[in-house]
Amino acid sequence: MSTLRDVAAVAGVSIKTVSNVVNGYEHVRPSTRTKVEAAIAELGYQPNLAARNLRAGRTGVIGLAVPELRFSYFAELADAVLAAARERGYVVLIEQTGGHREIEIELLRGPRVSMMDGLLFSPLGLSAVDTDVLDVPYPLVLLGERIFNGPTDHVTMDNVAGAVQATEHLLSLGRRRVAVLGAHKDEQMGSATLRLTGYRQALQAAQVPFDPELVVFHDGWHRTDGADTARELIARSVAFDAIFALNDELALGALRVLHQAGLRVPQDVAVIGFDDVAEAQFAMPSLTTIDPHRARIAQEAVTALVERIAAEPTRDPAPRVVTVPTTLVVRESAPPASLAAGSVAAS
Amino acid sequence: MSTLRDVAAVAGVSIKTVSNVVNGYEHVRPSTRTKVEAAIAELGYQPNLAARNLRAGRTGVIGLAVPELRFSYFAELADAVLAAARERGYVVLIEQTGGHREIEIELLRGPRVSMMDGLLFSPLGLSAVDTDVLDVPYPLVLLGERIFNGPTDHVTMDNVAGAVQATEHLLSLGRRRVAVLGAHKDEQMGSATLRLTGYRQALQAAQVPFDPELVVFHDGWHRTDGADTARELIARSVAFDAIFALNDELALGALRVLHQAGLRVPQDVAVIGFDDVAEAQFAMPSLTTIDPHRARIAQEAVTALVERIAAEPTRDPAPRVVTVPTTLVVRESAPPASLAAGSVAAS
DNA sequence: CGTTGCATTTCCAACGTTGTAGACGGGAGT
DNA sequence: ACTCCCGTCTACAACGTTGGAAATGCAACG
Repeated sequence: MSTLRDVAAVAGVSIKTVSNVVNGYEHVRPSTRTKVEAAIAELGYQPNLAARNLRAGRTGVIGLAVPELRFSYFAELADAVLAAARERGYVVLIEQTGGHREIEIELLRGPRVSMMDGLLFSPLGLSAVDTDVLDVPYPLVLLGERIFNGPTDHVTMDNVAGAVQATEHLLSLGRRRVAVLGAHKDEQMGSATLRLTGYRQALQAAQVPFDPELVVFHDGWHRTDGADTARELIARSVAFDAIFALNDELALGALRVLHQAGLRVPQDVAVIGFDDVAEAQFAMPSLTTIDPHRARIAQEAVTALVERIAAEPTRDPAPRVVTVPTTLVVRESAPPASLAAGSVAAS
Repeated sequence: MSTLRDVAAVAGVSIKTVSNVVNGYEHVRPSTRTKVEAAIAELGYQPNLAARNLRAGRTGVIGLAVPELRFSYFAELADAVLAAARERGYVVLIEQTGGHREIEIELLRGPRVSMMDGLLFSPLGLSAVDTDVLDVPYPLVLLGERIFNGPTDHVTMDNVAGAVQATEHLLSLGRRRVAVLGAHKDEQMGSATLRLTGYRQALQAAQVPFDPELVVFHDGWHRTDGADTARELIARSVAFDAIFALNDELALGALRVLHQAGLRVPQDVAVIGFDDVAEAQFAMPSLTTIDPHRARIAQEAVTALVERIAAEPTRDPAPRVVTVPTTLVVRESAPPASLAAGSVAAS
């Protein structure tokens, strides 16, 4: 790897002049510029970013910490973050925490962050007792549920409103026995609790009684958990004509079990999920769900982080809290009210 | 952010002594070490990695370039690479190329790589004419199909053997009219062509005639393409009793169309995919497929890259080409021979 | 008591870059 | 002719770190 020094020697000018050419400084005589550019081409010179970073005190790298990339939700989020960051000239260093509290803390505290200008962090293992861990000396933007009330920037989806939309849609189909899969016990402010809150709000608004028997608690939120919770629901032999799965993976797992149990979707049971992962669209039947607009979340988060990075000297601008609205996406598993009526009548 | 200088001032020692403590140098008097550690704790000192990197000439960062993270295959690969890299003390900078040739070239050539000790690169837009682009002055390991015969390290799955396994399995179920979805025209050495080769080899070995009418060519490899190709196959009104989709997404898309067309899987049509993405297991029916062992591919690739980074001074050890074997994963869409017979008889 | 050897610590330079200040030279203004 | 200005270029220092050489202090040795 050649350096500015090498280029300078070949071009017969000073190191600084080469640097000036590389950085587009305007007061360089055209003939000199040409000479330097020739030397750069000849040597295939590439600026050394480590040196530049050291000099400039910034790295052009932002970190993204997520639990696990292999879960569609985070993969799609990472995709969107990468794209948004690229637009602003940043590259992204991705870390997986596995959702483990110790790893999350180690990451927030560790020296790796000194390689980044800021961090987008999607916490999972941390809980309310850890709010002091989030008081870090570098720009930090949290993604996901607002578990913490500290002075940290935060971008999240509107879980409650989304759950209201989902529940209202099921009610609009005439369903009155709406089961919930994947509620969490003893959770403070996670998405599960927020979504359950939205569910109850919608029931109340429609004056449909809340039946605890219809709520299946379960910690995991993956497809197997969807299958497990659906089986449990069926085993309870309580009447239900709709399922609100608190995320799409649960819904997809449930679809499978319903099918095996001989229950038709949506005729016997309407199913709605939450997240609008790519597979939802291709499930059989395709899954009605809530789109949290991941791309916008990523955009907002990167924007907030970049502004925070730029504003750093001033310290303490008020924490920015962004809530991105959700949208109902109607597909086959809980079709539009008009169609559903038709289907039910036809069956 | 405090520096070694600050810590040294507080502890009343020289900068280098602090450095020695930080780096675990053994000849430091215990009392001194304690003093320094106290100062470090007091100031919350974190080494500046940019400076360390400049000094050391290495960054502890490896790059991973993939087409798009939101495709499960790459998300799962990235997950595995991150894990393998972490074990070896590396962090991973992920770049998305979108599969575009210009972006891939820009990445290989650009200054961003000077931030990395090496690059894992999964090319998609590049073709055989670009082999000179791969002659880069830093450690590079290619992932995916071995399109290039250059002197570049390469880790790939055994596409041909996998396709043979898939086809043999379908033949073992007694199917003789095995359609192929997603073949590529005019491709040199991509996975599509290799897998089609395996298919033909297996047919030949079993003395089943090859019928071009059963091969559906199509460039895209996503679910919609699976649906499109399945529709085309049905429209051809050529007899078929099994489908070998050249990847899982195609297979999943096809499942949907088969279902809509009233064809039962596996009774009327046995379906097999390739890749064993997470969803395969949860499809309805669950998808028989070929597991390429992504985790092992990631392991091998990171290992090769790390060794290449370490070996750099010597230059030119022979290119390492690793082919990870594939495994047949039997599920419902093309069940074990014994069961299939049962199902068919029962139907 | 001078020497040697070793543990411990310090000093200096360098990694490659860029900001700042200043040197140099020629044309315009007085 | 002298100054001043401006365009162009260069010298130097610094970002924070670590390798290597050199300095220091101490104890054991002959």
